[in-house]
Amino acid sequence: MSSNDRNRTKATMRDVAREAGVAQSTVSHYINKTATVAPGTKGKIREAIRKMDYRPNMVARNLKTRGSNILPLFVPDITNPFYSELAKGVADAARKEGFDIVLYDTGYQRNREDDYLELALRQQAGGVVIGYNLLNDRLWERLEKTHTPSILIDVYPPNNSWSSVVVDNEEGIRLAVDYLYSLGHRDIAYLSEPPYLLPLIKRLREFIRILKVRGLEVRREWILVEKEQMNRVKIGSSLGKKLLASPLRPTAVVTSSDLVAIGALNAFLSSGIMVPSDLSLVGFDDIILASYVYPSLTTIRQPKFDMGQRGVKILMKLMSQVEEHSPMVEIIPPQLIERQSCCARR
Amino acid sequence: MSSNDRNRTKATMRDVAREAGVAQSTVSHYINKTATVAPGTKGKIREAIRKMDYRPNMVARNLKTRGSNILPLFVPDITNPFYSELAKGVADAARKEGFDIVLYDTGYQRNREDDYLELALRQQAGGVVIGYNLLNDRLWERLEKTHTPSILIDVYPPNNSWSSVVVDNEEGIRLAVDYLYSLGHRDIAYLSEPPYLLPLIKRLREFIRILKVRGLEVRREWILVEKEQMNRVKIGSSLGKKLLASPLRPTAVVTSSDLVAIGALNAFLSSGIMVPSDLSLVGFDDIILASYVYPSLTTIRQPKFDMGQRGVKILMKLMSQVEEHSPMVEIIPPQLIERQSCCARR
DNA sequence: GTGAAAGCGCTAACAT
DNA sequence: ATGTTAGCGCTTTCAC
Repeated sequence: MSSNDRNRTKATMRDVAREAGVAQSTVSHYINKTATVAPGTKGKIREAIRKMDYRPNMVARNLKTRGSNILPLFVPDITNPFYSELAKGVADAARKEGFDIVLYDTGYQRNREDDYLELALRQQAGGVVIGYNLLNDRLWERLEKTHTPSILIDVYPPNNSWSSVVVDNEEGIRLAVDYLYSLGHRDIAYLSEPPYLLPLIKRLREFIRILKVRGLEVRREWILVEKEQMNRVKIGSSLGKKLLASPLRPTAVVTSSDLVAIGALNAFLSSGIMVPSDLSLVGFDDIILASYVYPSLTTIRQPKFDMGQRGVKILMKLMSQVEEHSPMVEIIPPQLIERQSCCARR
Repeated sequence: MSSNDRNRTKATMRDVAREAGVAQSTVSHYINKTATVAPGTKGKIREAIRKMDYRPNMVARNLKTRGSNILPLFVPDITNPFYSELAKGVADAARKEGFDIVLYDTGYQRNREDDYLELALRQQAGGVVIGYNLLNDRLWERLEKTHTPSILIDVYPPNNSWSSVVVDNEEGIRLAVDYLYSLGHRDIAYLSEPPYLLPLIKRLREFIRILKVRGLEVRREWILVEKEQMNRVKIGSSLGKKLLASPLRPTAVVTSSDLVAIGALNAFLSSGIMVPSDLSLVGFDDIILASYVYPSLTTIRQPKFDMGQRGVKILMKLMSQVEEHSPMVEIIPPQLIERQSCCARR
């Protein structure tokens, strides 16, 4: 033991076998429960492992089994609470399946997406979790070409050969509008960050559609869509100010995300507009911040943690199938979370 | 190529060598630039790699080199903005050094800390980044016993054999108090989450000390310290209410963290106390939320992203040294970020 | 129930 | 400048 300490080399399975006086393969069988080992032998091996502070080498195991217990997770920005909550769900579920998650934070940069996918593949990842719509379309091809099972979360699949988990975005918007309608609101505005991704596009479209269905007027000056990519909170505050500047003022506002709602909230409060008494406000996502701001935000919850978990569960199925799998798409129902940013129309 | 496609086996270096008509080791040399390769040979190899869509197998490389290009990062809760920003800095710097980061989110649970360290060691991690003060003290021993170079971030080292990066917490509190003092405030309260970790203890102590130094009165009823571990925002809001209930009211409040400040802000606003006109408020950390709430929060910035980067830089040094290293402790200066939650005493 | 032996894909001496 | 060779630590037949 002291000699083992001194030369500072990690004990290998061979060392354990020698110490226990058995064959290496027997130790392997014992560890992996891949054959029955006699009780006495078990004891000797257990003791040897303890004595030598042995620890299996996953790298060697992975090489031998031509796999990897590493699961790459692609997110555009881990500091965005939406993605950190998603990451938590993914990590949690992955862990239960024996996978460690490697974080690839691309910062919404195409070249990074490219590089990181390359790294993930080199790590011999048997599958990948993609938490947003990659900007680089060519990567879909690369994933297909390399036969890498993938699960898309919060992404509408580029074609029908992909598996994904998405919230029912249209339903979410309906929940928001109908809630405001039930509070007596008839003049409802919509503030949106740049709708360059399908979820955002669907929310916007559905907002317009449902307004018509409910017999409400659709005013162009109440549907404010930012063109420029910038910080979502800034977008919200800029759009909020713009809305206040219009001659007619709505009594309620729906936003494309909580961050936009928070920005708008700032704009309203700093202009002396009280929320909810002067203006009701609904967010989308239910990030943690939504319950932290004052007044706390009524919003449409996307169950991010669950979505992460479900995604991993699906991915595990895809990875275990030897045959080419049929893709699975899971649509998750959103949920209205009532807090303090809405009240009945006066 | 089509046969390669069909049997769906990844090309290995051997395949590339065969295709290019050279020895495997030459391909290895070419890839790792570990020997000069003739231009013509280079071309053949490059072409073979392209043709076969070859990609180095990091698992095999890691086994051979008895290392790992994986760097474990321990955080207690990735959804806490402090840690997600830190993680971003760590990931960013690690990437530049060729490391992928594996996220170990322990959820402040001792047994998970234990399990995850075990996993990290099995992955053959050559070093670890620890982003908070582990609850399980025995893990320090385990890290030492296994000779695993480690960098502690936002942690005061358990003894002088550890390397760490911490912000100067005392200086931070001084910055806050002196700023308020300069605005004319003399009645200053302090709200703290449970100070079970050194950074929190130091902030609390320094607050009391500096108040005395500045000749200000230290009132017990203005120094509110939560005992119970719960959500930081809840703590802030509960402490905020308690503060308002006391007969004497301060004109300014310093908090142990931004999350506590945000909770307090909620409590104040919902009690009709205006910030900053009735009460000035200073946070600690400068998490993104600080600039998102209304009014935006004046706070003491800990440069989390930088701290992550610096930590990795130090760790790389530790890992490259063959000799036992002398630990490096880096004290980072905090910074006062002026926003809207403070104003001059009336 | 246990052991011997053959590699997984790669790096790194060492030769040529 | 390139090739030969010997493992890295493990899993997995296949014997016995």
